[in-house]
Amino acid sequence: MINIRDVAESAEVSIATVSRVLNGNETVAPVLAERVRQAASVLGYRPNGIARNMRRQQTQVWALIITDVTNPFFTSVARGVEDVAQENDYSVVLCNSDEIIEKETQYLKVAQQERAAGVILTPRYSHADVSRLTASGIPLVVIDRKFDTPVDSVRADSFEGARRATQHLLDNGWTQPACITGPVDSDIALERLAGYRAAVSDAGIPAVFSHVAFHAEGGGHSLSELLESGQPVDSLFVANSMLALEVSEELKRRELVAGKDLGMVAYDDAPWTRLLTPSISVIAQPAYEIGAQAARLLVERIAGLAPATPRTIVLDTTLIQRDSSVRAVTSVGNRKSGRRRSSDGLSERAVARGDRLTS
Amino acid sequence: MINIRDVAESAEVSIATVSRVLNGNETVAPVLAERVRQAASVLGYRPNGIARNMRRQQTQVWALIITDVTNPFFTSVARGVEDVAQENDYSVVLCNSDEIIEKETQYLKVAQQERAAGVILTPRYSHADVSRLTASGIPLVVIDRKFDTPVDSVRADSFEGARRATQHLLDNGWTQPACITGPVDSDIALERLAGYRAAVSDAGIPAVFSHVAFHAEGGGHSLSELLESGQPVDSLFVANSMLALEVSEELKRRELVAGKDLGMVAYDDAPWTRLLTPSISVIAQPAYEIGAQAARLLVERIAGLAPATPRTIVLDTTLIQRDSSVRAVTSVGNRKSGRRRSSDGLSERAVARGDRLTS
DNA sequence: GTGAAAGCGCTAACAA
DNA sequence: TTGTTAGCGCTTTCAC
Repeated sequence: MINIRDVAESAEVSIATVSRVLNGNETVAPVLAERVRQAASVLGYRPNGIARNMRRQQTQVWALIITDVTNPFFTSVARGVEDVAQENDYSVVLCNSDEIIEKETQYLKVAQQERAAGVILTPRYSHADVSRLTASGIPLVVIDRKFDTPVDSVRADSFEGARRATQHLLDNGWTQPACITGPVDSDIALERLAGYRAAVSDAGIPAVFSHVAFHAEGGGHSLSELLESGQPVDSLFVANSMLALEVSEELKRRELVAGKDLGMVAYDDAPWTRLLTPSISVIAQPAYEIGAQAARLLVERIAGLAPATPRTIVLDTTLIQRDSSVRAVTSVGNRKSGRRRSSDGLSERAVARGDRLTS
Repeated sequence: MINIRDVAESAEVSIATVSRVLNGNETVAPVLAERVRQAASVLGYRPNGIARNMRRQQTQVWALIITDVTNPFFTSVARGVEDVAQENDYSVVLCNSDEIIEKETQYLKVAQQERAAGVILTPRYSHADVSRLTASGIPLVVIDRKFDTPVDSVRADSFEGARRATQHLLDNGWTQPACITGPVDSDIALERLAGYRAAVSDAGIPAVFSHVAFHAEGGGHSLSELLESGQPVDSLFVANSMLALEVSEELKRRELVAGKDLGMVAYDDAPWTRLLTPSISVIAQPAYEIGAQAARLLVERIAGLAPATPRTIVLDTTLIQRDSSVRAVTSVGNRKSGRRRSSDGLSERAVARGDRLTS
């Protein structure tokens, strides 16, 4: 590999001059600068990033640690982060922790060892240990979830989103919403459950809910249990889109029609939710914006322009009313009636589809 | 930051000994080794990865460059890569090129500058320039697509997959399949189009097709054009799942039912395809396996165990027959008949749902 | 088995 | 404006 010394020799200048030219330092005579560029080009010189990092004890790379690459929410977040990073000459590397604490720890370790310029983290637990990072002076921004350690963070209001989703079901005449949420040791799952509880409690309705492991076909089983438990559930609030996918599959298997046999609102506006028949009403988080805001906080923090006190940005969610939450028939348990097929009725409501009722 | 020298002083040994202990070199007296570990632990020493990289002129990080994080095909690939990487003590960083050649070039440059241990690339063009990488001796594995430069590569057979999808439509009594595929300068879009053409040509049927830009609502417009062109199209082969999403949206907007008003087979088994009513028949690629195999090739190549001649692995695709490709009525253009609603008929076919007709 | 010392390629402080 | 030089923290010969 060609190094800076080779270029210096070839251009008959010192390595310092080469370094200056290549780093856009203006204080070099144009003649020399041109000679350096020539030499570099002829030799096919490529600056050694590792050496630069070594010298600066810093990289131009951010680690974005998310819990699930297959979740559209996080891929949108990633795009937001990437766009802002790019504007600021940072590269983003995506790390997939799979909600597994060991993987998260491992990525945190790598980020620290490789001296990432900054880290954006979706923590599995609110008490995650980030002392390695802070001890190394690596700026951190937490996204999506609450966090015990005081650091910059950006998230949407899960409690409020869940509360509104549940209220929306009640407003549409569903009498007993149940909640399917993530595992009991997940703070965000609990927060959404709490929002649900607040809404049903206000209405004087008992809370019916079920915790489900991330992945693992959990959503389907959970729904089955709810339905077979004999509890008078007539509608569902599903706390994330991955669960909603499984729940929808189970509904289809059971030939239950959302909006008719069962009301439904899901968290996160996954691309497929509008495609189903009937389409799924959702609570949309400003995913891209969460990523972009987090990235902006990180840029400021790295530049040392941020206030000492950590900033917390809580964004609003949006209820997107589609068909799954709107009662298609007046009386419940009436699905075997001779009524015309439900999709005929869809077009009337199609006008309202996609309406965003911002909070 | 604590460095190796601090540890050496504290343990009253040389830095060489510290390095040996921390790298698992056995030739150190147990007493000293213990003293070193103690000191390191007490001081909270964290090895500086950059310095090690500098010394070794190499990292333990792979760059996985894909064209779209939001495409489930690629996230599955990523999981395959990650799992194998982890087994071999490599970290994977995901880079999102968005099918934009400049971004791809940029990530390639970063990978080279930061001396990635290896690169796995989904190239936008088959003639992408990877000379920087090869000049630096960084191993490269190309996935998903054909590539001009001879390097290790893993992909599924797009031509054959597309041919089979189209043939499947014909076998099910559809008389004029059309093809909606990616942009005309995308090799993989052309390959799938070629597979489609082969099938219709064999059947003596004219080819009707449309090229669509990645993203940008292309699928919907494209379908509209096809339908409004007056051509006698009765079925669709859609060349990837992102387009299929848009096409499905347009179908819904037009209240057209796949499998009844229009036959449809899509490329890639995206999670939502089975959820739609009717569910979408697809050509499934072994995405996880493509990632895993590519990772294995990379491991071997890095270890110097690979043969000089590049290896190319072409995996088979699988046709998953669901409802969108199977004619729900005998006569076409009959959708306004008094026939019972189509979803009632679904349960009969549900038994066959998910059957995998392996090639 | 252990330590001294030579760099890896670059940036930046300091000298000229 | 340009060059000289001292490291950044680590691994790895090479002596001992």
